[in-house]
Amino acid sequence: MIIDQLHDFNFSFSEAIKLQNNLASKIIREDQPLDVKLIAGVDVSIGRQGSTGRAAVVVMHYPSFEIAASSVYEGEVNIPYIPGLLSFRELPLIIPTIERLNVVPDLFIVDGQGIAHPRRLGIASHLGLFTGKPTIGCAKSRLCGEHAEVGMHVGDSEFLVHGDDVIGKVVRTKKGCKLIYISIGHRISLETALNWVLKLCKTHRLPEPVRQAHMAAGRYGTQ
DNA sequence: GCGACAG
DNA sequence: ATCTTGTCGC
Repeated sequence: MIIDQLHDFNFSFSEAIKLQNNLASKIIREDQPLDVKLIAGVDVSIGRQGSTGRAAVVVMHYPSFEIAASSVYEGEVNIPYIPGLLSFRELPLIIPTIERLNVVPDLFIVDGQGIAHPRRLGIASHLGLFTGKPTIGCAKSRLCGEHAEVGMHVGDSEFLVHGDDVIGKVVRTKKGCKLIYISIGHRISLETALNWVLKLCKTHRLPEPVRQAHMAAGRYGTQ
């Protein structure tokens, strides 16, 4: 399985890229039959020394926004941060966190890119292949791609384009705040992904489940 | 060769 | 991501 490839991964730059290209071809970019009642936000914090980390997943009921479940998991981080290879660093912490939840989320929103990635396999997409569930990539900054200037009003957005591909949407979810980068993770369309994010960003810049997960992950190693 | 570069 | 205080604006 994919999880073995990841766990026993003898870190090699070229092998990692081959694996990503392989997995990227399995990503489904269209909507799947989907009845969303439980939405999960996923985030990871890294310790000062950079050798340990804490993953957090917070699951909320929709549309009540009540917290249905949450889970945190701490462990060693063996791979350094390398732009484009984030999933190899964080998924080993995220997977166990999700396995410890007492509910099964219908939709995952991950703090990072989906297909808005050089090889179309950001961490949200990679996670989608693990869970088999619909996932959305919601990043706070750009990894690749270009876009027109985005208006200053809430809801204003522009397509994120890389080469000949539309890889995501850049959107202003809060007045005068930085943009966020939305992309397909897996088993969902870009339009649907953006709609969900907008519905979950009523009060803050980031989708509520992701914001909650970010707070739950806290600042690891600082306490 | 040089710059860019999720978290 | 993390290191860090106060401060300006919605």
